[in-house]
Amino acid sequence: MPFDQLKLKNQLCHRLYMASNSIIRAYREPLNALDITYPQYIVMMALWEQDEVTIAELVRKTAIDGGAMTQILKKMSDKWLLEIIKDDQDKRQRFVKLTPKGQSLKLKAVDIPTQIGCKFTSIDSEQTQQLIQLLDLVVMDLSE
Amino acid sequence: MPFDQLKLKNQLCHRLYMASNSIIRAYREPLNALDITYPQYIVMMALWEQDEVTIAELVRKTAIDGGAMTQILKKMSDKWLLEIIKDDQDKRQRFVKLTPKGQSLKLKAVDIPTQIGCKFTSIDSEQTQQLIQLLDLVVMDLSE
DNA sequence: TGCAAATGCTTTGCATGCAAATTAATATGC
DNA sequence: GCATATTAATTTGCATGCAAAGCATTTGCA
Repeated sequence: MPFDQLKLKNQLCHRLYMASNSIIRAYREPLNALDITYPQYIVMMALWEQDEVTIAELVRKTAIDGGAMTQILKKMSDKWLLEIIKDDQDKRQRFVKLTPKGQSLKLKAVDIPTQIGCKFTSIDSEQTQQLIQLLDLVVMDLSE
Repeated sequence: MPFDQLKLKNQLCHRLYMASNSIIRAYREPLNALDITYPQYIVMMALWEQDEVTIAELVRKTAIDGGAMTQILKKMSDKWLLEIIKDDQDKRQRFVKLTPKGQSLKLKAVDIPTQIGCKFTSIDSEQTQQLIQLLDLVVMDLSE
């Protein structure tokens, strides 16, 4: 039955679509309290781990589109979460550096993972790790 | 280490974000050949399975946002893939019905799942089923 | 040395995803 | 019966995701 493959319930892509939208929606409330959006949160997490990186490096780490990144960083800069600093060595690239406000936001964010984690009552941490591993394989297979 | 939970590599949400974006991007090329976008493809799959459903039912099955659905259906109607039909019984609701063009597009789409499936060399069909089951649990836990 | 190719980033145009407000019509409770 | 609540869709405003085009710089190489 080749047409069975077109059924919605057999589509990995539709599951990913729903799961991704669901979890981003779940982050909305906690992130509203920090006055940042989900992609902005991704950028913050990347910078909390390593500050003063180039925009290209940030794009690589977060997998956020470069065009969108420009807009996102501008909004975050407007909110005084970070600064965009020109490089004198290579005038093409710029560095992103957290402000004190941006750094301290980490303290308000530290509870978010637990908060989201509480919503997962059907899967344990082992299954979560398994899920992450499988998703990594999906991303890897599709990244060429 | 509570801050470890804020590391990007530990985030299920970021994996889902990347995986979902990756797979939607992978569909772009095949779908360009059909002149439809990814959400429009989701709508088509739902209608190929069951035609002449209400917009509310389509929203429920596809998990596409209602506001977006209005726009998406309008574009698809403009392309003569479907018709939006008013209901005389309940004048609030409308039915969506495929045109012959919309129905026959299924023949062009039937190869897409295989085409996408070929890209997955790291996970077998059993792992894919497992992935789908785990994603279903995620969606379920977050849908309240 | 000179110039085309590559790199880093921004801009633009289009299609969502989502919350909130709005409109029209039907269902409910008193 | 009637006001009120609920439901089905649409509209609006904002923030991406993405492809493609554009710009400034830097590299690479003949």
